[in-house]
Amino acid sequence: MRRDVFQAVADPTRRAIIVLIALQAMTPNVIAEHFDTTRQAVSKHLRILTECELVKQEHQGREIYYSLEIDKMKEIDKWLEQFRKIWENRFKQLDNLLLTIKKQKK
Amino acid sequence: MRRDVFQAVADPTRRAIIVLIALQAMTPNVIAEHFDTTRQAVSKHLRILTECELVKQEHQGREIYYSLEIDKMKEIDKWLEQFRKIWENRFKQLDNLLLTIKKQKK
DNA sequence: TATATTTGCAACCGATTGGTTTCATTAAAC
DNA sequence: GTTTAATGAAACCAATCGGTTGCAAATATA
Repeated sequence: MRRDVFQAVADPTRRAIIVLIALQAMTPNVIAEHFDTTRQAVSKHLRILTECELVKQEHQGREIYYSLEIDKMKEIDKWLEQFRKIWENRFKQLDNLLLTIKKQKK
Repeated sequence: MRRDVFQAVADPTRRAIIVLIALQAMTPNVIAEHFDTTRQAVSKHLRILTECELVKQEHQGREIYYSLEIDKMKEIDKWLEQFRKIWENRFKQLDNLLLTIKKQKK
């Protein structure tokens, strides 16, 4: 199954999991407590997140701590870059327009 | 059907359409020429993109020009913001570490 | 007016999704 | 050694997805 970051963040529960473990590693049980689903459903989400390398595991006895692979999030940021250029440009153009109007008023 | 921006960009074809019409408005027919699918499939993608307000239409005779609603893309950027803070922080910490090592060598 | 072009929509289809329940495995606790 | 806890995997299910074909509506063109 071909997975990518964009598909991973498409699901709202998965996005919530990502936010949840962004700052602190957590076990599947603890993560599941935050949601209105079964532990197994969360486990499946974690598998998907693992498959596209968005999270990493750290085994500790019979517990597994999941934490965010923050670098992978940059892939989304990288794709957004091209649009950021566009909207920053538009903002500049708007800014110049307002400046021109201001000057004309004087 | 509840749709959001994240679901919209989950599909690779939809991402390609977004990039395609980001700088220049296009009709469904012209857009479809760029892909290896039927015009109707592209039309469905455009409907989804319209539903979550990622694109806008401009009717011109029997043709409809689709263009990107760039502001909607900022929603993704906004969500990424929280992670950008994390990775910039990590970068700073790494930078400080390297600086400390450098000083110790002197 | 008759015809051609551009488009959206409905019906259908196989694959995938997100969820469930059940079960197996492993490690800790008794 | 037996029991309990934490976890992943498998089998199943209804809903959704992305695609197709066929058709209807609207506009341009002859």
